[in-house]
Amino acid sequence: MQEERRLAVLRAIVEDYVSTREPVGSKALVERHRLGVSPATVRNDMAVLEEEGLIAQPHTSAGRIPTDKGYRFFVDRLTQIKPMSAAERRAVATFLEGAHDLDDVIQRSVRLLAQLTHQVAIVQYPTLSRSSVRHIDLVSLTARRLMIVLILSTGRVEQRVVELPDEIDEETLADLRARVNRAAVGERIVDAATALGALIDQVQPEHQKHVTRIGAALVEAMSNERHDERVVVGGTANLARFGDGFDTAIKPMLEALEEHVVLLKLLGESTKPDSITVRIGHEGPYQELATTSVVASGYGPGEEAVGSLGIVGPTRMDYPGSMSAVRAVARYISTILDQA
Amino acid sequence: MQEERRLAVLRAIVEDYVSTREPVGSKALVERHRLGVSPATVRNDMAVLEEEGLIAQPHTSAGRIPTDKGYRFFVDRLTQIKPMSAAERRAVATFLEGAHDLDDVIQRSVRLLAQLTHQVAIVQYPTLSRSSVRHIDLVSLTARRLMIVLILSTGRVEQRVVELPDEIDEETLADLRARVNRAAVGERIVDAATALGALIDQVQPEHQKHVTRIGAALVEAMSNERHDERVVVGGTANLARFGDGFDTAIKPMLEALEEHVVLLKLLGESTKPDSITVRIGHEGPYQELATTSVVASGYGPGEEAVGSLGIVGPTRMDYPGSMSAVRAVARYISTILDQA
DNA sequence: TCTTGGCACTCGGAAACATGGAGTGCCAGC
DNA sequence: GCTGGCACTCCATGTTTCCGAGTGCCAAGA
Repeated sequence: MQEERRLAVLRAIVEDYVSTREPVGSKALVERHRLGVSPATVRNDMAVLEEEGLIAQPHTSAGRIPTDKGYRFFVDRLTQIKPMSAAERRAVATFLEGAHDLDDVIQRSVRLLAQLTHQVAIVQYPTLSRSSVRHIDLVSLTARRLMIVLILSTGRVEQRVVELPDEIDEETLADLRARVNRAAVGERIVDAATALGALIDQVQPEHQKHVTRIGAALVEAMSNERHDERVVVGGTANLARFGDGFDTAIKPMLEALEEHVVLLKLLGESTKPDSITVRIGHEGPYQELATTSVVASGYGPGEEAVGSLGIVGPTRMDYPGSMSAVRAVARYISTILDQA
Repeated sequence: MQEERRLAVLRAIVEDYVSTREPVGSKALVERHRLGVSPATVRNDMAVLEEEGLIAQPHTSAGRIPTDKGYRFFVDRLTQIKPMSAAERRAVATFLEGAHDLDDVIQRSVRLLAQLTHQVAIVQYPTLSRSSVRHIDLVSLTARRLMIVLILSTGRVEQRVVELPDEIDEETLADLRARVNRAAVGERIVDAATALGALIDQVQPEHQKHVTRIGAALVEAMSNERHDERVVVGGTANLARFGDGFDTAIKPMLEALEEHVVLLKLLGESTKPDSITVRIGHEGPYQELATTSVVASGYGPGEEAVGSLGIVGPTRMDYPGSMSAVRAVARYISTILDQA
């Protein structure tokens, strides 16, 4: 089948171009890959592939490079996710095991991902909206100032200081604390808010204004959109590998990395853990990043993702390797969140 | 006085070079600055300045650029910190006012600083060692797993999960919680540790092992060196302004930004708030960053700094402006921490 | 003693030009 | 349908030329 060989040629071109960063010619191809045919034959195949829009020539008398469409074909049909080596698996495990708290887990993940892929890594914090309340604490700082501590199932901690309308004694506070916890603990964020609302009617009238105040602060803390946007970036030094084109690739990338909203859009909405998304070049939402690809995945202990993570790199990247690394790290975070 | 004019020439060279990024020649100087003398005279002055090591020629038949020593002289003697415009002051105030919690304050500060200076901004979290305990919470996850939440005066939150030697009931836990808080709240970190140690003898023997375990976790969390290293970076997109020399300037910079330890060393130990440090080029601790300068300041509500912040940019930077911005942001953080 | 115009000199950078080689497309023969 | 051969293209690289900004120095003037 020549059809088959043509695809082998495409695969070879992608692989060579990724590793050498240079347009690959027919002669070099047959030398590096045992295709069993002559350069002339490969040239014919190349002509067909070019007609199909899978590869292109930067200019006449240069080798071929894959187009975005070519990479897409490669990712979808010509390769499968590279399983990680035992050593790599071990590295991932030990690297993430030592983490103390959520911040630590996220931070280590980002580093690990950047190290494994040699690309820029992005990890989103677990979203508030999809987690549940683990504990709420009310601490009086002074008689009229109260600190509210909100602890979520994912390990995230939010705190707020509120000014109370008037003084509150320890006893009442203890009562409130108990009630609030009884109402909210275990509930998902959305439900917790309504549960807290219902609480107002259950307390003595003279305490209602306190509850209202506290409830408002809690609801505010829970629905904190800003924090839903929290992402951590690592491996920016790998931008140096982007190679040429400072203005066309690195500058817009640096700008994107500053904007969390942009990054979140890049990662995309992965609703399910363990399904890897690859977005190649122009497929992404930003024109300035047309020369970059994103490999992303959701993570989370259950069926539903509580956050996303991924890597961003030049379209000319090692897709199988990246996908494998992203998957591995996503899985590890998921299990760790499950334990915590 | 020709001595005076010579320094005017130096100042003019620094200013021109900073704004044009190009070696400045005698003719251009007299045109842009009203020095009242001819190019030939300026050339003579330049020769003297060069002999003194304050300026240099990239090559014969090129204009002059300031040396590190020249910048140092400029910063120390030829300029004073530019006061910020009213509009800028207002921007800073409104920008930082909306912050809810510590994370927010830090994040906003970093952005603001980057925006004001058009450089890379670095803000260190308040160090643990210099803050005091505001509240400790013990939350039982299961009968034998306990989450410890440590909240500090600066607003920082640390959390740990510990496995208890055996089960503990809610009542005992409440008692422990009260005791632990009574012992540690308000104490500075160092003292809190000893206070917790003393606590062990005061509880019933059957609970001692719990207290020991909890105490150990707390002490560990308090003395967490790793978290003392926490810094946030922003404005990396401004690296694009670094201009030429990707390898000589941007790459090492990106690498440095990955390593929090390096960043902290760059910021240096500012023990007092409101004293601004400028480190120019080779004066810094890293050879790879010999073409970059750091403008830093401590911050903190009291006499002693609880953290540092600053900016990093090419030696060819607007020192007066940067110093002014760093000072302004440091002051605002200080006052905000004071209120919180 | 300092300043200034004049002048010869230097040297980097841009432009113009040459050249070698990798790669292509196409064709005729197997 | 594959292959070797061949003419052709064109980029990358190296070489040469040339221009001009800038310098240092000197002799004359204030």
